[in-house]
Amino acid sequence: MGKRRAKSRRRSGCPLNASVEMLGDRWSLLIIRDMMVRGCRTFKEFLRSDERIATNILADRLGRLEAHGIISSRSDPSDGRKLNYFLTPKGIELAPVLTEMVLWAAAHEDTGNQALVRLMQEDKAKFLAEVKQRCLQISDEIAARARSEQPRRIKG
Amino acid sequence: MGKRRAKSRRRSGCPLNASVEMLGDRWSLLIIRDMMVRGCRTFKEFLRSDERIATNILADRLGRLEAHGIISSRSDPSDGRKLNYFLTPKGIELAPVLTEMVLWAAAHEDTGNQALVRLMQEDKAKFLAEVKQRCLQISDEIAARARSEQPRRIKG
DNA sequence: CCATATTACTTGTGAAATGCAAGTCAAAAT
DNA sequence: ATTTTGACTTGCATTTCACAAGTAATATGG
Repeated sequence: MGKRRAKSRRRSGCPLNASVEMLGDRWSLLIIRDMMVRGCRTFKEFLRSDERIATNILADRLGRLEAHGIISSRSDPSDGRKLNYFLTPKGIELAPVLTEMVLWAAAHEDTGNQALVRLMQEDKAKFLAEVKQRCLQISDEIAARARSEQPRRIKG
Repeated sequence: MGKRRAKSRRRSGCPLNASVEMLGDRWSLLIIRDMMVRGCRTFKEFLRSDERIATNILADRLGRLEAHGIISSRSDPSDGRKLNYFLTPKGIELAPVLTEMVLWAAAHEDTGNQALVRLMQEDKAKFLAEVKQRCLQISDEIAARARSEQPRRIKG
C-alpha cells in the first residue's frame, strides 16, 4: 500500500527547491534513468543496475516517486508477483533534466557510456523525442495489459 | 583548510551517476542557484536563503563543490575575513541543468518565482547566455580584485 | 498436491549524514 | 581595547543509509 505523507511543506517556493526535494538524493534519478534508457520495469530489474541499490532504499524511492506522481505501477496480469513500474507524463518530462546532467558530466568528468552521450550530442531534440515516444509506448503497453486483465489460467 | 579526498571511487561509470554523486543532495544545487541567480558570494550571503541551510552543512558543501572544481574562492582584499566564492567554467555550465529542473518543477508543481520561470520559457538560449555572461563577469571581477591584492590600508 | 523458487518487499542493526545550538578565531569596527 | 563580524568548528540528538536477513504472496516442477 503506497500510503505516504502527501506533502510535508516545502522549505521554500523556489521551483528548483521543489525539484531538489523530489529528486535530490543519490538514487531517484538513477531509477528514472533505468526506466528511461534501460527499460527497467520490475523491482528485480532495478536491482540489477551497476550502482547496486539496497532493497529497502529501492522500495522507499519507488514509493516516493509514485507519491510524487513521477512513476506509477500496475500488477502484471501474467505473473501476480510482479509489479510493473512505468513513468507518468510528469516523469517522462524529466528527460531533458537527465540529458543535461549526462552531457555535463560527460563534458567534465571521465565517464563511460560514450555511445549514449554521442547520441545526445549529435541531435538532442531527436534523442529526446525518441526517449519520450519509447516511454509512452511502454506505459501504454503496461496499462493495456493490466486493463485487459487476462483471466488467470486455471490449472488442471 | 579544504583538504578533501580527491575521488572516492564511483559506484559506476555512468555519467548520470557521476552527476548524481557530485550534485545529488538537498543543498548543492541550491548553493549553485544562489551563485547563479541571486549573486551570492560569501558564506553569510548563502545563509540568508529561504531554505535555511545549517552552517556546518554549508561549509561541507562549499568544500565538496570546490573539491569537484565546480566553484572556487579567493579571499577578499578589502576585508580579510571574507572569502568570495564563484563558479568555475565547469560550474557555470550547470546552468542548463538548473534551468531544466526549474522548468520541470514549474510545469508540474505549484511554485513561486514565476517571473524567472517566464524568462526561461520565453527564450531559453538567451536566458542561458545572459546567466553565463553574468557569472563569468563575477568570477573575473573576484579574480581581478584578488590579483591586484590591494595593499591593506594601514590605519594611523 | 506439495516442496522449492521467485518477486517484492520488511525488519533489524550498526554506520554515516543531518540539523540545531553553541563555541572558536582572526580580522574589522568602534 | 573592546566589541562585532565573518567563516567556520564542535557536540550531540535525530534521521537516513547500507547491508544482511526474514516474510508473504504467487509460481513452478515433479
